[in-house]
Amino acid sequence: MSSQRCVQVAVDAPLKELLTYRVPSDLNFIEEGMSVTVPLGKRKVKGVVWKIDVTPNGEFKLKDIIDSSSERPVLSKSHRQWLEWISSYYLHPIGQVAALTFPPLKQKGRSTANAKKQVIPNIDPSSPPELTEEQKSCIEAIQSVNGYATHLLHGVTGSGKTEVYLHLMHDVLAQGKKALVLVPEISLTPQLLKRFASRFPGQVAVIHSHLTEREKTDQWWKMILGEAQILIGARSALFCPLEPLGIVIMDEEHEPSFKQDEKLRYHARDAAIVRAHTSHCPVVLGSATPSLETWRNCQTQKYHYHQMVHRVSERKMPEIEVVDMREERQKRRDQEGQPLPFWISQSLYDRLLETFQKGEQAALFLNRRGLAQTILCQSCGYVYECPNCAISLTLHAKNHMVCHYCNYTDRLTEQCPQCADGDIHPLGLGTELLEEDMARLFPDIHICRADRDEIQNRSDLEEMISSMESGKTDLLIGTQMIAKGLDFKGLTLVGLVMADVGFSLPDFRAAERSFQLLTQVSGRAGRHSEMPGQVVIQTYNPGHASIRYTQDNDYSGFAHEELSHREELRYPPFGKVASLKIIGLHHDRVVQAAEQLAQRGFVLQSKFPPYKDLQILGPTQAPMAKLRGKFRYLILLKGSSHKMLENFCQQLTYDLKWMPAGTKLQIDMDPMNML
DNA sequence: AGCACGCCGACT
DNA sequence: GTCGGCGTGCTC
Repeated sequence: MSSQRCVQVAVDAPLKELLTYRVPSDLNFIEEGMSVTVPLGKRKVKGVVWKIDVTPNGEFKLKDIIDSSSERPVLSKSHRQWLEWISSYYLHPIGQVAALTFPPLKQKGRSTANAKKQVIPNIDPSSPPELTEEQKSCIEAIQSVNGYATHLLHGVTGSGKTEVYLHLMHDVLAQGKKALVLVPEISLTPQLLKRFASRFPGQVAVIHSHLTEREKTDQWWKMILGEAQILIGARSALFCPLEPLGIVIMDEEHEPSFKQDEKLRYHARDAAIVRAHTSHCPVVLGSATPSLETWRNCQTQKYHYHQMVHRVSERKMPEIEVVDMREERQKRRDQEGQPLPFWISQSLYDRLLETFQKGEQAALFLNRRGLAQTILCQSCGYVYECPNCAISLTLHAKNHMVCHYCNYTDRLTEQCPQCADGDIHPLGLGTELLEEDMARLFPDIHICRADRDEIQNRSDLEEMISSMESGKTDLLIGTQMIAKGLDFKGLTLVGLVMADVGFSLPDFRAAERSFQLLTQVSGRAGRHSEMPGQVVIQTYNPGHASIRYTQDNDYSGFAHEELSHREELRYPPFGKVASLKIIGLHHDRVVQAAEQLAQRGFVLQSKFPPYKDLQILGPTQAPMAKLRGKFRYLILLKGSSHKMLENFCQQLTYDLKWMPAGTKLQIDMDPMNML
């Protein structure tokens, strides 16, 4: 018996290391990057050959590879390098990272071509419009760099960033290469697809989470087989092994939704940059409000910076009025018999009235759903809380209480369950309340509410969009959902009902998020009219940086001020952060696990000099101390470099057998969401 | 992730 | 007595 060839395989299972298998003699060709089926325990799993011709260490009795999955394309060296980077950077098993490269189903047999529902809209080809000078010079500057480079395209809302992307892609396709366009899931609307499909007819594929598995698989193959050259998608499209890749474009680069918050906790922006690097191609990040990480990387010349300060066709930036709701409340106390609801200022009301009289459209933005945030008994102070989460229940539709984190629901009782008195009062406001009040104030207008309760799927969203486009809807009331991407001709007034929501979240990015949201929402107004759009920002904190700089349309002023705070505390982009979350059903075991973990961290730090300037903060209760019935504790690591945090976490979590039963550890590198 | 093994409650 | 709940541990 001659000794057989052995290879290491990245198996689709949560294993920290590669597994070694023997190559059976009937498998006459094997190479790195090839997909195989291997036995694992009692079952068969898929995997990717990572390293060929290895010498086994004799510790295991090796099994044979079952067969090679010839229908799966071989992964190139550069794609594997990129997968390895993700696996080590985010501390996620390599086999599970590699598995994301492939579509959920098998390639379809040629025969069953069906045209019942088009994923890509059929549309007449269109030709490019005349470019502005700004657009031309940005395109030229981006194209003047060969090979890998990261570019930031910083353009105010309505400056025509998409047109720049389209031109860059055109030239990439002309070179016989492929293009990858990443957008936030929420802005992947039919409008956007139409725009790309009309410029590049028959060359566009799309991947996002609302497609069926079959549709995703078909779109994936369309790209692999070269039937399409442009892939548009949400963050997961990044894993499609396009070759040769000529450009990566990421629109709305600052969007927090590019960070995945479960399983593999990766940031699609950072992964896209590394992907471009390993593929030797440019990556273009677009935003009106860049993330401070990206902004900082431009200041230090790591990224190339390109700015567009004018809206196309000389459309004016909106006029922004800030209303101090504290003064407003004071005024109301003085004048008796105020007919307006407490949440709306006289000024916003007047402007709404004016807008509707002119037959134009308005939008009200409030980042809260429901009728009221808390339900309080005024006799005893009892607050209705979710039994699974440390959070108060939100009131919906008169007597329906919902937990916004786990969807627990309950009926509001007539009497307080604690003191049996009936003095129960809803506090706060949400989109549902706005809708009720507005319907009363303006009985003749058509109102459309856009939040997670009203818009549950793609067709709801499309219905909302078409009712705005046709002019049927006069007033749009919505949450986050209406903040981005939407672009309506008749929309001239935007009201931000309570801009303060989010200011005081326990997260070092709270101010940045607020500024981005306020600026993005404001940018919805007057994108198509000759007259500048009107924006009314209502707030109890008119002095807050996010409000001041939004009003002055001063991104760099905001960035400068916020960066100085970050630098002081060594938060990103000046330092790196990792969060270690300990989760479990039993409170005392979770606390014990968290304390022991921190203790082990301190020991590790004292033993290895490179960890000297690492900070181990906590453990503390997570901001959501209990979620879906599980207790959560948090340890925050702050360090000067990513590599140091990565090494530290790797050592710290190499052995977790000591963890108390029923407790789990979650690691999040560069967390975007501290909750 | 699956799949087996193992240890307690509640049913014939 | 046994069926089956899911907590725990392992996979080349």
